[in-house]
Amino acid sequence: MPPTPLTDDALCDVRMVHDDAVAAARDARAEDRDLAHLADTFQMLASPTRLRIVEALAERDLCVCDLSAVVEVSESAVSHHLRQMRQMRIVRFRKEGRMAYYRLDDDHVAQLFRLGLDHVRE
Amino acid sequence: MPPTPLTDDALCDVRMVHDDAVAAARDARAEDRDLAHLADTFQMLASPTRLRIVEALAERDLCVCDLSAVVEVSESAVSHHLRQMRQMRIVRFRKEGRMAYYRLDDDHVAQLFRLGLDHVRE
DNA sequence: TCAATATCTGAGCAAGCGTTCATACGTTTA
DNA sequence: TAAACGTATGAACGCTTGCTCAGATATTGA
Repeated sequence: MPPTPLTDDALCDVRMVHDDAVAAARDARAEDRDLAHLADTFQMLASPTRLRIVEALAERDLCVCDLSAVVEVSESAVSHHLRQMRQMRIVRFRKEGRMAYYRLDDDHVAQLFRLGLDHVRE
Repeated sequence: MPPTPLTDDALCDVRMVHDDAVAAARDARAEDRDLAHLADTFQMLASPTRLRIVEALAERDLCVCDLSAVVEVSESAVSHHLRQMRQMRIVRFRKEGRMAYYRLDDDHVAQLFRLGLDHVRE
């Protein structure tokens, strides 16, 4: 069945019963671009490797080779992840000579990590 | 370059400098299975469609056909999503006759959604 | 019992993801 | 200036994901 249009007369009998519920849910919607951005943000947290990176950076700033050692993934893979995480504002970095020191972008990220961990640990 | 083993003598000079940082980060690690579970949980939130479902269920319980109307996706697709979200404890449901009413599994889920939205809105 | 209804499920496909490999870039040191 | 070093990047590979389609299951009412 194709997606049902959001017009009242296209709704089935049962949907008629819940018509006010559907209308209310529709009105409170976040912007499409915010939701897409949010999905991309959660996507950055949807990988054990990247979560290890977040976990490590929640404690202290680390350079790429330190992160590679901590999460036990190649420096290339870490660098690819860090670029994505930079683009999604999960992390930011400062250059010092040939080193790049990474940190979490803001406190929301650590909060999401801890809150998520609380959830899975029940 | 392959992943560097976590032995001190395999660390480069720079890593030697940050040796304590690497050791501290390693000690505070979450369990592998918790982190894998957490990654899967965030994966469930890494889709605009599923976020729309979460957003709608944060307001009130809804049946599958209502959800299909709210998020504007086929009932089949919604049902597939809901099964995954059930397995990852994002949502739960009750059966009433041939209807299935879904709700968020616990308050953590709504908190993650709101916190994430705060983050992307800056 | 039969048709309609609400939901669920398996197969399949296009698109996206995570990693490796090879290589390039910019900085420091010899 | 040349080599070594830390990091960044593009291509390519196998694997996963999100959707559709077709059909199954289970409940309701005529």
